[in-house]
Amino acid sequence: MSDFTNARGYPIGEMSKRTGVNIETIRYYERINIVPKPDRTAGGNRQYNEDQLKRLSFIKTSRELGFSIDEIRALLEMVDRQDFTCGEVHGLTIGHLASVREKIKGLRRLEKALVGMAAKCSQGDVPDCPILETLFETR
Amino acid sequence: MSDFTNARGYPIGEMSKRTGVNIETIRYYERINIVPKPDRTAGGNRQYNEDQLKRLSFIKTSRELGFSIDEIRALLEMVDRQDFTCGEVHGLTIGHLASVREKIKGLRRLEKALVGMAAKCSQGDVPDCPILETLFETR
DNA sequence: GATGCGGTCTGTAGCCACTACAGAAGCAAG
DNA sequence: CTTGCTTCTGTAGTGGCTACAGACCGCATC
Repeated sequence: MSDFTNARGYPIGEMSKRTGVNIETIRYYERINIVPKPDRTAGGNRQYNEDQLKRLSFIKTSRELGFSIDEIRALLEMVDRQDFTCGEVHGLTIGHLASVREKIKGLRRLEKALVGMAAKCSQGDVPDCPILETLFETR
Repeated sequence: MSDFTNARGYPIGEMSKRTGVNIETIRYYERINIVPKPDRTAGGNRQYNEDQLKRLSFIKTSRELGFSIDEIRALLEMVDRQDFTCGEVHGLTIGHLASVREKIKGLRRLEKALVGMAAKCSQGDVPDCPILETLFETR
């Protein structure tokens, strides 16, 4: 078992462990250019550094917050070009927040409809089901 | 402009209008076998009847309620084979309801995190952003 | 230096539930 | 018969991964 405390770089598996991002996903991120191509060993294996670890963690956190890849790309481009205002970032965040709230609203409506439907049901053993009837209703 | 009140069947466009399901999607549903193959005109165009309209509406409603295609397939198979109990259908519905509630929970957590992040931000014009700092934090 | 074993490589295909074409053919009205 | 909309098939693309196959790397051990 080796540690990488004074190594030149982490291999991809170590990156994966540290960030919680799947190996295949890391390579995917490289392919779609939101993570820069890392150095390689003589034999061709990827070697990562702290900066790349930070960037990948950023992406992971952002994805968990539901930002799309394109939104993340926009954020990262602002960071990379150093030309962003906090207002811009705030705007992107608020926009995303709005879409999250929309999703919640939609799911709540859905929840209500499902609860209403299920409530009608006696759960009996007879093949005569108010849920199916509801679903079969013509609008 | 024609009406189909006493016609042999609706063409696909009419089905689409009546159910709100995209034409391409109707053909897709046929391909994956959740909608039966309709009759054809001499020239090869699809012709639908009332039963098929009902079935498609069922699918549409169920999709809007967030059921997956596989869940819908299960529901329809029960209906087709006439061998279901209301309890089974109820179970499927409750299971789906649980997953909807899980999604809502997740989105709420997400909403909270975004609100917290956005609140830290002064929205100033300076390129110094607490949101990005939060995203860049290592865990 | 041979061996073994796990990690990593590339490239491609699959997932879900559609959606978007291209290019040909059907169909109804005038 | 022409015009113009609708429909046809087949294929490829979307987002965001995930899952292979089959070969190669790298490190420890003998």
